[in-house]
Amino acid sequence: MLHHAFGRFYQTAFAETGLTYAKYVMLKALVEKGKMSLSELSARLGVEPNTVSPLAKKMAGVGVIERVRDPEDERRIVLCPTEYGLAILKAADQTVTQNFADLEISAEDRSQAIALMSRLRSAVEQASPKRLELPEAPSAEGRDPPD
Amino acid sequence: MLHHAFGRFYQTAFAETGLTYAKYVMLKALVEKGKMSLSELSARLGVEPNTVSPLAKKMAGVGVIERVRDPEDERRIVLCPTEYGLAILKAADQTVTQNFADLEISAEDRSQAIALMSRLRSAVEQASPKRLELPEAPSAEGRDPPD
DNA sequence: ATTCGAAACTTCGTATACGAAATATTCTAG
DNA sequence: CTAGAATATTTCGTATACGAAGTTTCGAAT
Repeated sequence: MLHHAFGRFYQTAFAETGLTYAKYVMLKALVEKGKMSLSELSARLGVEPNTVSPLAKKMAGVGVIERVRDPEDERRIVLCPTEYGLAILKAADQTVTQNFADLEISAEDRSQAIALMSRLRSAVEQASPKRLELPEAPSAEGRDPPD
Repeated sequence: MLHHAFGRFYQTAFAETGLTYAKYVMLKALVEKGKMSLSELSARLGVEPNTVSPLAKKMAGVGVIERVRDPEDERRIVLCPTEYGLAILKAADQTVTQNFADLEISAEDRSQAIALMSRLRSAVEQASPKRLELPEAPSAEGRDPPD
């Protein structure tokens, strides 16, 4: 999976930081915007809040972000990069840029890939797939149970 | 994630079968080749055997494949689609074809996407990313532990 | 033949992600 | 002002994936 290949690629680069690819992306988005609520961040990244929630806790745990309830609205959790987080991200970005440069992927390929993926994604997300009608299932005669 | 968008797309189509996208792909590969050992299948799909192993068990559990030790070499597990599995796949493929047709993605886009992803993937997999040097970590003063 | 290494598979721990359901807080009708 | 809807986050269960470590089986070289 391309997905995991990228994960490994980044993982190698910043194993010691406690950051993973997903957390790196989160941190990057936070630094760009300064601070965001959990749901703002998840919307921006296009993942569900329940995915971001535990990651944000871990990131706060290692000190790259701060994580506090919004006094204006006690339902919200506000996420904000720390000094340390900024420093980490700066170093990480340098490494990533360097590593990508070594990668010999043209800028066109990169932007084409991104454009294509997002078109594919929105097409697939819009879709209302039809269900199939099931052929008759055989009995479980002597088979192991699923799981 | 495009990845998950596809997962949901297929999932909707064949929820009742106990198949998921990953299992559908496995079944499809198996039907194409007739039968394969676990490691042959995982190599073909480009995933690790330890990912395929539990999925194969579940698929055998619902009766879409057979899963037996190779008498020639007792280390090997041979996977082979059942009649039921063939029927399921046939129905699933029809639905998938239909759903894709509804999707309005041109054939060029599709093949371009595939080509691009595999180029990206092999570039990324070949790479030897450099590690970053870590800025000094702050103390854990009053923070929650990670996790 | 016995040992030693390689190969195939499984198990274990971890990391993303999701949907569904639970909880807490704020807002809104009446 | 209070009941109930809406919003924000968390928790829970499930599904892929991976790497590392363990088990069993096979093959090879002494």
